Amino acid sequence: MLKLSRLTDYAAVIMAQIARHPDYPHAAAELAEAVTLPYPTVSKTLKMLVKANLLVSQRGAQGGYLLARPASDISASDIISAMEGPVAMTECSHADGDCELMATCGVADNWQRVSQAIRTFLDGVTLAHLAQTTPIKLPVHLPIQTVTLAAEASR
Amino acid sequence: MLKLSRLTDYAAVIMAQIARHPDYPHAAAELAEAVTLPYPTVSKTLKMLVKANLLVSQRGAQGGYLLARPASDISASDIISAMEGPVAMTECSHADGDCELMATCGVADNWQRVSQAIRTFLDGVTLAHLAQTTPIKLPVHLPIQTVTLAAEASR
DNA sequence: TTATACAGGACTAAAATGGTACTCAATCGA
DNA sequence: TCGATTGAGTACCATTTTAGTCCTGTATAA
Repeated sequence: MLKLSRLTDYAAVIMAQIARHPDYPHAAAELAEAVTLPYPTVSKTLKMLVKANLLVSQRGAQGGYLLARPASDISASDIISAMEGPVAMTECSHADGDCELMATCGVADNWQRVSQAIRTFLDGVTLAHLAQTTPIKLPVHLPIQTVTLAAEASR
Repeated sequence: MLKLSRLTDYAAVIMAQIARHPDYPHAAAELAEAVTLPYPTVSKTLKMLVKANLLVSQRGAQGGYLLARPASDISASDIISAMEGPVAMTECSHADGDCELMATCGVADNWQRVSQAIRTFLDGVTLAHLAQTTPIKLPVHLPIQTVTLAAEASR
């Protein structure tokens, strides 16, 4: 299903929430209430996002979390990577892939191109896009994304 | 990581193997040897692919598995769906999504567009593409795929 | 009729995931 | 300077998912 983990989902929702009010720090408790998720889970998610340098935190009273950079500079890939590690479809599509089937596999190379195309696409989707509230379902204009596998092959 | 399950990987390898020799039935044992995977696992995978109507089987001596249709008519989506269910990134991106956060979520709609774009892309990648052996890493010409999220919004 | 080969399902083991709790450290403000 | 607030870090457990195996039944060809 190419499914995102639940925590990744949470992360996106939380990041979007912060992105809509970017000018003051958001405490974990406040965010938990805003997105109606249990506090410990939200807290854990936030910590992971800080470790991935997508958020910065401020301790102490009136502290909380802020975006580390503008929402338009944070991609869907960034968020997914923060929660699940690098975006990769197959074992062998990342660096240290020591897949024993390489010899008999025969699809590794092509899967990697597919994976790369999706990664490129997700790089182009930003938090700013995701955070857009669409109370009426207007066409959300995300940038037109052209992925050509042939081009990838020339790297 | 948007990772495919291991069985999906196997499925792709096996399907590609059959696609390269489409004119006679392949027994599970034969395929297991060809891809150097344990027989029971290969067998299980094959059964799932039959149930998804991507392969047809022939029982009895000289029996085995054949593609249910030409490799160019079998997409990456088909294979992934066969092994993992529908291609969907989030809980709410498929029909019966009864996500309780819909109200406070605010990203559901946009995630669904992203998910749809990837699905469309994967629909365009066929088994024929995947099965191409590239002993030397020539540019594999997969079709140029243009996914525009704005277009998806107009459904 | 017999050997071959798939069908279907049950079952177990292992791993990933999700969720929680607890202790420590930093910061603000009275 | 002290105490309340709020995040950091880590360890832990429960649950679910996934992978892998095995056994019994059934169709088919020679």
